[in-house]
Amino acid sequence: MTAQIDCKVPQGSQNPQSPKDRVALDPEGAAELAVGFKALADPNRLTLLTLIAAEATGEACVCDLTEPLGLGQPTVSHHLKVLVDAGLLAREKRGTWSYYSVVPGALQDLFHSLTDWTTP
Amino acid sequence: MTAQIDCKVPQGSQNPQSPKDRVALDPEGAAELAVGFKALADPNRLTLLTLIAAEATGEACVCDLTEPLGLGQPTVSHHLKVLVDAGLLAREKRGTWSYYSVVPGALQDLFHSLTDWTTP
DNA sequence: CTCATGGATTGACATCCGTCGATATTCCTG
DNA sequence: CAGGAATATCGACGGATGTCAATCCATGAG
Repeated sequence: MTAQIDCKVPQGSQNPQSPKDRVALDPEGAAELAVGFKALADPNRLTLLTLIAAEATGEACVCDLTEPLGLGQPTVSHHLKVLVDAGLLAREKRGTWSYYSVVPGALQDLFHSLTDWTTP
Repeated sequence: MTAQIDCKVPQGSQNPQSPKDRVALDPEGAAELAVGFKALADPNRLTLLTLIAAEATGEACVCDLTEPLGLGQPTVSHHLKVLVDAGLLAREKRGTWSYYSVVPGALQDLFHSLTDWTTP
């Protein structure tokens, strides 16, 4: 499946707070990062993000999103779950409705945790 | 397949250079963006990026990358092609070797073309 | 020219993923 | 409580994707 990698890890210090001691991403970190990017790797999910962000109130419920996407309700619900699981969206249930909103800074965090490696 | 979306496009101006007139990502833009993120949606490709970026010379050939990843040469070659097609890596062939390097700013561009929509 | 080496391509296979229909769950209303 | 509405979950199906073995292509050495 994902193939075990034995990365060279010089380990300048034991401090887990500073990831820069290592030469490259370790397999666990890579897998975790990939989860975030996987969530962005679908056109409909990207559209969902922008639709919610474009909402004046900052949030949207499923019924607002099915029509502009042209997808069924279960499919939209599934995509939203993927985005929530990735930490990019937040869900708040009020009454019968579920309101989704973009988690502030989540995209930036995801991005930086990659560029920290590619930009010394 | 990808389902046709009819996005509401108020079109403040006809200028295609300013994407902000539109309310949300159009299907073509979403698909194009998704290609970039799809390239990042695999742990081994993320590791490849960081391995190349960590190289002192800024570039690496395939033979340098197969061992730390624990993958076969065709598989690594395939992943590198995905990253090149997404515009994240550049390939330069010198003699028998192909040298891959990170395209400067490509990650930033990809990121911004999404946050432009999610951060007004 | 011949051979060896690094890399790309092809074909096959197993798995993952997006989508839908059907159903379950939760909550509001009367 | 009964009914309806919004959403989540489940099962299934087809297409996409990661991986490998085998092969092909190009280049440099002799």
